[in-house]
Amino acid sequence: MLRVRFAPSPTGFLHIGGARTALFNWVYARKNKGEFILRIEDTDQNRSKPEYLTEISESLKWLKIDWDQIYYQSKRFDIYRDYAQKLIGKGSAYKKDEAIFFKYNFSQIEVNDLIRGKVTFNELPKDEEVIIKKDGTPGYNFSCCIDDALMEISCVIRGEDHLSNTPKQILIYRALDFKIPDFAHLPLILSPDGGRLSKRFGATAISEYKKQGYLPESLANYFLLLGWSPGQDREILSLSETKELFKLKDVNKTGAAFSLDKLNWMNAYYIRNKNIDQLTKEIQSFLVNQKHPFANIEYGRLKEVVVLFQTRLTTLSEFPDKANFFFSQDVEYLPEASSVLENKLSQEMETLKDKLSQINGFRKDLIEEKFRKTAKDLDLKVGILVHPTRVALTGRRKGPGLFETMEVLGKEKVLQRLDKLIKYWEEK
RNA sequence: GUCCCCAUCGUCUAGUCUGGUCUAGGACACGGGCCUUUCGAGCCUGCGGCGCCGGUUCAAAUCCGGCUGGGGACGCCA
Repeated sequence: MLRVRFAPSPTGFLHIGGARTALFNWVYARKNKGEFILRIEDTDQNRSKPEYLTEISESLKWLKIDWDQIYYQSKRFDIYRDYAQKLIGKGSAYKKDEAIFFKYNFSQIEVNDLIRGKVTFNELPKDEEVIIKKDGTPGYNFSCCIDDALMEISCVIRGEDHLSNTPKQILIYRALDFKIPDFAHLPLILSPDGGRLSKRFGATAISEYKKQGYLPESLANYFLLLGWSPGQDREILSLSETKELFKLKDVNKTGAAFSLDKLNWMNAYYIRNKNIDQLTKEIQSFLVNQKHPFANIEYGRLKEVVVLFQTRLTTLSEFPDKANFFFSQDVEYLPEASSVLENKLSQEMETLKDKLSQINGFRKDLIEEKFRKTAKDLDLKVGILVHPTRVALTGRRKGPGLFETMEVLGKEKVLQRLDKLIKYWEEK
């Protein structure tokens, strides 16, 4: 059976590189009806922290990545020591200064990589390596081999940064007569400028993207596209579509620069194509997670407002800032509105207020009809009246359609806010 | 320094294996236009690329070599 694994170390948050590696492994397993194993590489007792472990598994779940089995290396130290002893018995390893060293018996090694083809190593940077440290814990290359072999991992899919570890690991497999798995080394993610991933940028936790209002499906979709393409100019792919289309051979060899522009576009795309109820729930739980005061807005009310902003959001976090005037008692005129405020139209606004107050059933079509008629009677182009009205109601010069905004705001607030602008002009 | 990987628009990529159908296709970003009460969305449209040199061939983005450039690895971290 096909088995793959994702092996994070709980010494930090799950960041974009790790998430993408997990995603590729998971998709490959699901596509081929195989098993996806989560292996926690918590051998460093000092740096491993339970809160990181929690964060990593929460982030994976958020991205809809599930696992069939989970292992902890910290519970397997005896196993590693046993195999190290075996190597000593075979003369491939020896003990020195309380630690156990493996002797690399090197000759040219070929790695048959499923993504990059045959890779030949002519030299190793060292001829021995610590496999059991003096504190009794295993070294990375060793525990990795033992576990991949014992867990019967059939294909090791990991970042290209591990490519140069591969010949060393092959030597360990050979020394123990283990079956050597297939290898597939993913291209690395590069900084937006095309250079190396900076600690600042690359270290951004997945949970941070969630906090910023990115959708898990757009993040997953974007990550998969960083180094993989199904062809046919397909870009928007659900996890289940990806599960069908994915082939390891279609993975690129070239490092891919992370583009926030494209991620933003994709997130906005997912937002505006989401079913309105799903989007409203998504925003509601986002507000709850953020402990935002708008979190307890009644669902139906929230939905009315979300409808107006669905095509205007890049991330969920923009919603409370852009829509706050719907939920607040009063409006605040933003600096961007100042130029509109300079043109006093007190008389006209008074008339408009009066006309709007006569509407029974404050619906957008009735509002629009009355509004246009009023403008005509006043001998004004509609736009002349629209702009100050929008400022009066929203405090801004940009936003959703004015008539829909009025309907959702409600007659009472509309009249009250028009009145406020008239008074504001009078005082000036 | 040693070893390894990679190289198509600014970015992500299709095409490269099986050379001609590629005056290189799509997406993001950017420019112009349409729509329109603003913004956004949508629609139309433009800009822009096979890193360089040489070889093989009737023919090269596609095959070969070199160069240059970028990335990675060389911890009792993982």
